[in-house]
Amino acid sequence: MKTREKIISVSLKLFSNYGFAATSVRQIAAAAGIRESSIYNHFHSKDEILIELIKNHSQLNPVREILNEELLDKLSNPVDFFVSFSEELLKKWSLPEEVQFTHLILSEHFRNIGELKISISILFEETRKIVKLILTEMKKNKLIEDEVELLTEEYLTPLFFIRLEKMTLLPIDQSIFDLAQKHSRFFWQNVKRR
Amino acid sequence: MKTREKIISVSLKLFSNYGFAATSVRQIAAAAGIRESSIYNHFHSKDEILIELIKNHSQLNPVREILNEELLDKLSNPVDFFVSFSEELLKKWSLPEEVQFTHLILSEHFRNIGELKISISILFEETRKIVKLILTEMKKNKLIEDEVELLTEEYLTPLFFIRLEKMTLLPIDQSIFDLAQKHSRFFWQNVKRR
DNA sequence: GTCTATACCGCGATAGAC
DNA sequence: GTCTATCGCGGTATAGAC
Repeated sequence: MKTREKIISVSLKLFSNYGFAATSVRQIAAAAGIRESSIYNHFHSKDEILIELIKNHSQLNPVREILNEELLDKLSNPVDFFVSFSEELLKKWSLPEEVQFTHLILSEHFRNIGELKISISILFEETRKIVKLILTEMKKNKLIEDEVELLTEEYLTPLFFIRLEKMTLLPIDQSIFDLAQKHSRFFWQNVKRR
Repeated sequence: MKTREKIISVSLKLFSNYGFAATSVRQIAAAAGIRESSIYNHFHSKDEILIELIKNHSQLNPVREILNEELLDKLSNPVDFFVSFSEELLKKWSLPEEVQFTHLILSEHFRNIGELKISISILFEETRKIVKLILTEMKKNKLIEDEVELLTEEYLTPLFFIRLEKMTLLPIDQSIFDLAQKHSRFFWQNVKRR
């Protein structure tokens, strides 16, 4: 791993554990196996490490990747689709780097670092767009009849809340996946055209 | 206001703005209108200010106070009740000190300060208990039939998420109350015994 | 691009007079 | 219970050799 990537990687871990302000450049350097001053060959400041870290993360591993063919095939059976989609979301969110990233964004939410405004919405924007797309399609096909905006929130917010409240503490338990499944079934039961 | 209360009050504001670690005892002293060293006549350390602040807040202004008679009278018409209850919750959460407290808990969530473990759940435990009580009663009276645990989460998590995502930035907009009302109607529409 | 050495500052906390 | 004065540490960041 290149030094720059190494710095970003250990910084994510440290920021997530201790918070951005409470993490020192010295700690980062030690964890990256270099001297403090060498950090400044890669970043102009501690702030810049955070900014680059967040920019990087938002581009790598996009949520849409979990929408593979296998999952899209299930769209003909919506309850199956929502159950599986929820599970894939939770699986993605349970990856260590995702847990760390969630932790970091929460702890710095609505703080302004240079030009960057950190907000919880960073964690969920893309997922919202995807679900809105899917529900819009379902509405066109008369599978559902309520407002797409409302349904998107009704489906996603319980999952989002699981991410924020229950998935920021490892290890992640099977019961969390059970919760998500129950919610998904309840959701479809209520919104399908009767 | 006594000095001790003043310190707690300005600390909440500062911690919520800059984060606990990034707020200095000097800033607190300046905002409280005293010298740094005088802080230590009231608290043994900066950590202790945070601990006392959180302990205090959890005891003052309990959620159950919003369950006044007027609201309880509406229980005979559940959709009215849930709409009003949601509105009262949001009103409470929109008070400046509540917004600041939310901000603080989020930014320090799952950090351990001395013996105190900070968690998002602090923000929601009491509300969950109250709603569970109400739904249990409704189930006894055959107004609903689904599992109380599931319904509690289905009703509350969208509201909780509004608090975390939308109410940590002032000013708070009428559209947020509209969202909550839509959700409350949708919820009751789906859970009432058919 | 890494190192050693160091500048300079603000931090939390304490001592002791009033 | 407030103040002035001060301590010692650890913080970010830079200079300049290799």
